[in-house]
Amino acid sequence: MIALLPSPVADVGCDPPIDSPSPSLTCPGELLQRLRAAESGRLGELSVPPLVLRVAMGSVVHLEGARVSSIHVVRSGAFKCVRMLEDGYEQVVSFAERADVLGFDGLCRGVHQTTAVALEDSTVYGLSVHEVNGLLQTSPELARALHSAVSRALVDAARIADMMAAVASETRLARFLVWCSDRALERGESPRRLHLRMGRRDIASLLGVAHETVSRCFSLLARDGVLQVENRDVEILDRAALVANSRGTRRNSDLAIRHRAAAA
Amino acid sequence: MIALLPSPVADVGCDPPIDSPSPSLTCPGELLQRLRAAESGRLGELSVPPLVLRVAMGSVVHLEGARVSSIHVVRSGAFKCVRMLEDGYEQVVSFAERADVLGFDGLCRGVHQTTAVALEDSTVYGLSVHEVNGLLQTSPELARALHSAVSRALVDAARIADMMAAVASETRLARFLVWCSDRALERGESPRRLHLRMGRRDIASLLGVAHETVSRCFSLLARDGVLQVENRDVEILDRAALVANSRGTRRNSDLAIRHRAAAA
DNA sequence: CGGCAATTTGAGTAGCGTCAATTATGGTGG
DNA sequence: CCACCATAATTGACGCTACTCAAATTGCCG
Repeated sequence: MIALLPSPVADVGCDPPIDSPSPSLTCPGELLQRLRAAESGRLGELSVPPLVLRVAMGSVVHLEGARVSSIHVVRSGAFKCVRMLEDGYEQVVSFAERADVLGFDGLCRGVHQTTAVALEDSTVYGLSVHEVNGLLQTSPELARALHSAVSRALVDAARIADMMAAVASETRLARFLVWCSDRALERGESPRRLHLRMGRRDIASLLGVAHETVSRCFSLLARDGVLQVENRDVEILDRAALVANSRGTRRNSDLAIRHRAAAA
Repeated sequence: MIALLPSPVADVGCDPPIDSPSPSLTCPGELLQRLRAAESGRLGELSVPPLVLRVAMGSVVHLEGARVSSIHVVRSGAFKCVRMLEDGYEQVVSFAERADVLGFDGLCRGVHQTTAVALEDSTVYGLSVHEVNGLLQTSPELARALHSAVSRALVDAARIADMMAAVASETRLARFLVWCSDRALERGESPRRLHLRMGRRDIASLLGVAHETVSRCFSLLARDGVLQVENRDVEILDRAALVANSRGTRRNSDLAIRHRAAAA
């Protein structure tokens, strides 16, 4: 399932040439950049080069219920994190792409809470929990970078909640696509031409709807000229219309325009 | 809105006497325990006692969109984290109680992604981001404790996704109550007698249903003898039945009993 | 080329959201 | 202490959306 590379191997293919030299600001993929640098010989504060693992499409990086021995950072490719519900339904909890952290949610109980499945052939950095604890002391910058990445996971969780909270399923899909577009932009890719790595079922699971409904919504948005859909390749033709669709419609009485004067 | 305490003030009331001496294992509220110890004089690795803030019910600890100057750890009381959607709907993203971390999701962009509102009179520890970065180097244990707490937030996010993903709203409420029960148990309280700190609207928002539906589901579960409901005080009369209700019902064809043989 | 899975489309029904009205609760001031 | 108001919570009725079951089509990999 998981092929282990010697480590500082000059690994080829698999990742597009998007190693943009973004300045030493703070956020986007600083953690990944540092790991890449270390991999290329510039070790920085790291004592040893990071471990690189190759993960074939459909195989898993870690399994729900397994003891947490290490966490991972996506180096290339894409993953879905799923939870098996009691009735056997596979609930998709998040999607992870380059620079995202996998397995951090297992730290609090020492057991992985999700299963991370590769949606395509991918590579990840493996960091043992022991390494993590040590690294954070020796390298404040690395610590900040890791915190930033974990923070991003929390933000994504909140946005996913927003998606699932929408009343109309068309709204949910629109929000999902806007989210995908935003992420593509952050990643330096086109925010208009999206290549979805996950199937309709996975999208449906994330959004909390039936996969037929996802399919129907794609068709509707395409018929209205908002999208051009060809299987997993989606082009956003009319972003304004898509955003309009992403704006939810909740009843007036549930709105929060209710300002309570706080006592002084 | 926010009253600032001198700091190592012997603060009274507000928090129940649940300072159980759980051994130095790893998980549940280690971060909080360390902060409490520091507050009581036993500074440990901290150079100064932690800052304690008092937050009145209905007021906020941090506001969505504001720059992140510090994060907070709930010392007593309860909070909801909300996001304002474009249409003015207030989406509840999570509930936080004692030992939970607030504001960590803002680190990656430097701007708070949620608004944290106190559901009752509460107190929190305030940690400036500067402090956080420094502390983690000087104290590995504190770092681990923080990571554990953040990890728990990710786990909660996944469970919330599970709740929202359920088809039937009765199932969603059942899952929510099981979750509340689990948390109460972790906290050392009774898993049967729950005192919900949030209103029906907030529950409805978290579950992605109308608040009338929440009310109806409470009534149904009460009529079936599963619960005894008196406003925000809920007693679980038949946990087995509640768990049975929490088991979702998805169509067979969407189940994930589909094992693809991975190439070797 | 054949088979399996993914996707799409259709039809019927159940369940939930919306609107609306009533009751309960808690806090404030007279 | 009680009356009063605002908000929260409950219950009812109705329409519409999305889930379910079902079948056809496409796409993909061996």
